[in-house]
Order: sequence, then C-alpha cells, then structure tokens
Amino acid sequence: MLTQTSEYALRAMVYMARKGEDRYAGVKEIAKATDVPANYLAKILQQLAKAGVLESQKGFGGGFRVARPLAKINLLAIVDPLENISRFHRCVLGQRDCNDEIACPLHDAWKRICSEYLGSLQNTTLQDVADFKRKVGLVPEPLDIQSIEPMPDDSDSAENAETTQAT
Amino acid sequence: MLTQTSEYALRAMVYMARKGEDRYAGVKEIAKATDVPANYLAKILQQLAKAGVLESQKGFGGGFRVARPLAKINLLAIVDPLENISRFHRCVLGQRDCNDEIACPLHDAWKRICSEYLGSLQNTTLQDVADFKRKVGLVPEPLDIQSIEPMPDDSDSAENAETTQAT
DNA sequence: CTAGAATCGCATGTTCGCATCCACTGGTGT
DNA sequence: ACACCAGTGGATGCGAACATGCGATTCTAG
Repeated sequence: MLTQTSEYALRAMVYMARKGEDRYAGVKEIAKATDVPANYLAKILQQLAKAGVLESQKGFGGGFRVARPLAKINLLAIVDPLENISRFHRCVLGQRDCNDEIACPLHDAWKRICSEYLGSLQNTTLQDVADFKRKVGLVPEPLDIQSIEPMPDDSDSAENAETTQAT
Repeated sequence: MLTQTSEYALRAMVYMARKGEDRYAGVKEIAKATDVPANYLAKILQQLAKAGVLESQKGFGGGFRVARPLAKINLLAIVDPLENISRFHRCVLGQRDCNDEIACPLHDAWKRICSEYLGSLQNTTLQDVADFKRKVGLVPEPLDIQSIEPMPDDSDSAENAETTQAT
C-alpha cells in the first residue's frame, strides 16, 4: 500500500500543515513530534523539497515549510516523489501487450482499482487534513507543540499495538 | 500497491481460473505459462492452499486447483494470505490511539482510501476475470474516471502529480 | 568575522521480501 | 512392492529498502 518512507513523509507533512504554512520547522522538531528517525526524515524532506512540495531554509531559524498553499498539495504529490508510481501502470499479469485494446483478463479490473486508489490520493489535500477537527491523539494543535521530555526516554512508544479491527 | 509475490499469485490464479475449475495444474505448468519462477511459485501456491483458496494433490497427476467456485474467490482472498493486510488498519501517522472516536488528522481520509481499495479487491471475483473476453472495440468501457487521469497510458506520469504548474 | 544552526552528501549497518536449492513426504500407476 | 511423480518444508543467498552516523557546506545572527 504505502512504503514506510511514504508514511513518514505523510506524518511530517501533516505535522507541518497543522503547525502553520508560514513557519519553518526543523528536522529534529518534526522527527520528535512524529516519532520518525531524524536522520532518515531529513533525507525524505530533502526529496520532497527537490520535488517542489517543500521549501527549505538553511541557517539559524531555518527548516522546512510547505512550498504551496495547503489546498494545492494532495497526498499523491507527497507520495509520488518517494515511490515508483509508474509500477502501477505495469500489467499485473506481466503481459507485454496490455492496454485498452489488447488486454489481459485483469486489465479492466486492475485499471479501475488503481484509478480509484490514485484518484483518492489526489483528491485529498493537506488542507482537508489541516481542517480536520476531532479529538486528536499525538499530533499537537499548533499552539501547544509538545512538552518535549529533556531526557531521552528511549523506551519506544510501542507501535506494535496492532489494531486488528475489521473494516 | 501489490508485492511481487501477490502479483505472481494473481497470475497463477487467473491461469487456473481460465484453465478450468476441476483440473489440477502442476507448478511447472503454471510457472511456464505465467512466467513466474517455479520454485518460488510453489511456495506461493502452498500458502494459498493453506489459506483454503487452493487445494493440492500430491503424486502423479496432482497439482493445484481452486478450492471453491470461481465466483466465491475474490482478489482480496488471494492477496490477503500473502501480504499483511492488517497493516492497512494501522494508523498512518503511527498514533497508538486512532479510531473513529479519537483519530489522527488523516484517519478519515485514509480509512476511506483503504476501504475503497480493499472493497475493489473484494468486489472482483475470479469469475469476473474468467469471463473476461476482450474483443477489440466491442467491450464497453464501463468507467469514465479518466477525468482525473491518474493512469495515463503515456509514460509521462510523474509530472501531473502536481496539480499546478510551478511558479 | 565568528559561532551556531541546519542542510547536504557519503559511508555504513540492518531488515525484509524475493528467489533458489535440496532433501523429504505422500500419492499414483504398473 | 516398486518406481516415479508432484507437493512440502527447511536452509540459504541476494539485493533493495530502511535506518543511522559523521563530516562538509551553507546560511543567519550578533
């Protein structure tokens, strides 16, 4: 579905979206808030900056911020630079010729599934996410960033609490 | 989207579906027809047999065949034993508590995306695939979701992730 | 100019899915 | 009973993705 890298990217983008469009956020700050390895997150954010989704500012007070209005950034734009989206276009059955004319038995079904999936990613913007209002868990409201523990309490918050609920 | 393993599984299942429900097909035969490494395919088919999608027969004339009518086997049933589908239910933002009550900002959007995706897999059965008969120009194109155009037939795809032009 | 904060680029270690090989078990036909 | 055939299961190699660490570079504030 999504690679780990894409998931990290989404976490960071959501954090920045909710923090505010104008302010720069440093890697360490985002990493701590989103529970993503800082060094790895830095690379991801750099890729997003190259892709034009983020813009970066070096030096004192620098960091990353969104390069466009939140409504202009959809989830696909975030995921696309990090994953090989083109693999979706490959024929699932591995046929050399598989298009709308000469198709494998799965072509129509698979094309529809992919279109819906990618379309969903494209239709959801960061603005939608930022507007989301409900009781939220970890992700802080823009005002109260987080009471960052000064001591590295490295006991990883157990993410393995698999919520094995059915849809 | 799909792992290589799942793709192999789909190829094999489609092959068997179109070959006929009652007949056993050997690993080598399927591997040759679907261009999948035989040794690896054997493992995949074993997993599908354990999951109850296939049944196997040892010995001379043995092989694999579908364990149920084609209409009762949907794509999700094929993919599910091979991938960790439960990861879709995990919170994308990694929050421990993320459900309909206390949700991360992406919860609603992500839940919708996943539901659509899994639903699509569930709604497509092997019967549909086996019945698929492509006659060029005759089969009606059932969808016009081309408007969002996430799957252009061209190779130029990465650009349109950004819904706007660069400044 | 200098110090400090943050990115950038490279090197390295770890994990996991993909793929192969081979000995074993069990069923079939003679 | 015997030989053959085909799935079963364990062990292993391989490579890409994931993750980390460090030094160099670039920018800002004073």
